[in-house]
Amino acid sequence: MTTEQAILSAAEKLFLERGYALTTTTEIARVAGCNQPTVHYYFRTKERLFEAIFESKAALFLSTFEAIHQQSLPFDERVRRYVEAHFDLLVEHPQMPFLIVNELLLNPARIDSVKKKLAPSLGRFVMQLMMQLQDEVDAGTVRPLSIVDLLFSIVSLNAAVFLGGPVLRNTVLSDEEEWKAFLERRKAENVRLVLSCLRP
Amino acid sequence: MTTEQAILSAAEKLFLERGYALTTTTEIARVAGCNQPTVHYYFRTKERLFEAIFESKAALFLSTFEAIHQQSLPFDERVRRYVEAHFDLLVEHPQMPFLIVNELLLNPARIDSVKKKLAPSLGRFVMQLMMQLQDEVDAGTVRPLSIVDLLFSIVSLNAAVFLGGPVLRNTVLSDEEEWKAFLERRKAENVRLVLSCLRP
DNA sequence: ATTATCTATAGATCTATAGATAATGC
DNA sequence: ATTATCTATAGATCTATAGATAATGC
Repeated sequence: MTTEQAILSAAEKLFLERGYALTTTTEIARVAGCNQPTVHYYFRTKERLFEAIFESKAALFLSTFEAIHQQSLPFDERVRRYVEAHFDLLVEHPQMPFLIVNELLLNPARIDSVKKKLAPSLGRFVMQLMMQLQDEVDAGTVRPLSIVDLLFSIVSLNAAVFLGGPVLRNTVLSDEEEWKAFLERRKAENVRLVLSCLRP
Repeated sequence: MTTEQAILSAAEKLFLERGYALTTTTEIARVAGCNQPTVHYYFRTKERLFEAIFESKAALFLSTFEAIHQQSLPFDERVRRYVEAHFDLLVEHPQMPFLIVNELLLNPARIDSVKKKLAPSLGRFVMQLMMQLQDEVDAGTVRPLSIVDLLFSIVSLNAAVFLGGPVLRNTVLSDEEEWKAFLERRKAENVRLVLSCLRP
């Protein structure tokens, strides 16, 4: 592993654990096994290092949704796949909701550049889903519901599992087994909730 | 307003906006209109000042739930009132979910003392609800569901509105009007979702 | 020669305290 | 006398850069 890669993975770990502001380049260097100026040699500023990591994460999420977008699927099935894919992504990257909430609330400007890059792809996904939703509403198979409300329900139900997860693991869920069981249950539950809220 | 009160309210505003670590006693002093050592004169450490604020917020939430706890209500109605009361509290204190998530993830030990103080009251509420839930499940009027899952759904659906709120206000919701309408809709929607997930 | 890594450090924070001075209550 | 507020500052950070030295590629 090159020093640059070591810095990237150290930074990813720490930014996800503690957010941008509380992560220091000194600590990144320590975890990466180099000294602090070396971090700046490769990425010049802490800000640029953060953006490099945030963008690569965003791209990963996007590519998963892209695969669903390109399939021809009935509305319910498409929604179910998005919910499950989003949930599965969060299982693999459980600290992302924390990082996103944190940065959006503390310094929205920092991720503006990423938002601009995501906009075209996300726009296409949303547009496709919105048109399919409209068809269902017109046919009377889905109750009138805005695309914003639908997407908000999906994202917030899934994200909440991972924002609240650490709390539960420290209190009511005693071990890793129970946590896994809880995840399984919540995934099914979230799909159920989202689909059931579509019924007229 | 005394200097002590000015410091408390400045600290409350800033801690809620930026969390513990990113709030400085220098800034608290500036907002309170005193100088920085005066903050330490009244509260000795930043940590104690934070605890004073966090505990008063917790007590406020608790007293609202206490009122519901003491009423004699059918299960569905009790659930509905808890959901609505929790939502209304968050409308008044929209930054609390952010603060709680932040502190629980970044420094769970800091709010341990508060957790210990809340435990007895919260325990009684949960116990009451759990027994009532069990009766309903036994009677076949509610599908088998653990109290943990039920409470998690309530808290996460409501909290998500205020964690995601700032994002929406910066993107799809163009003005204060739309935000108010969104809040109204989500409140009804969350009650609907929670109650509908109880049905067998 | 170029690229990578090191030491040293400037300049800007931050919390907390010491100790002087001002305001208040008896 | 006691309480409140001020100035000054110790000691511990942090990011970023300058500039020396080591490692690498031609």
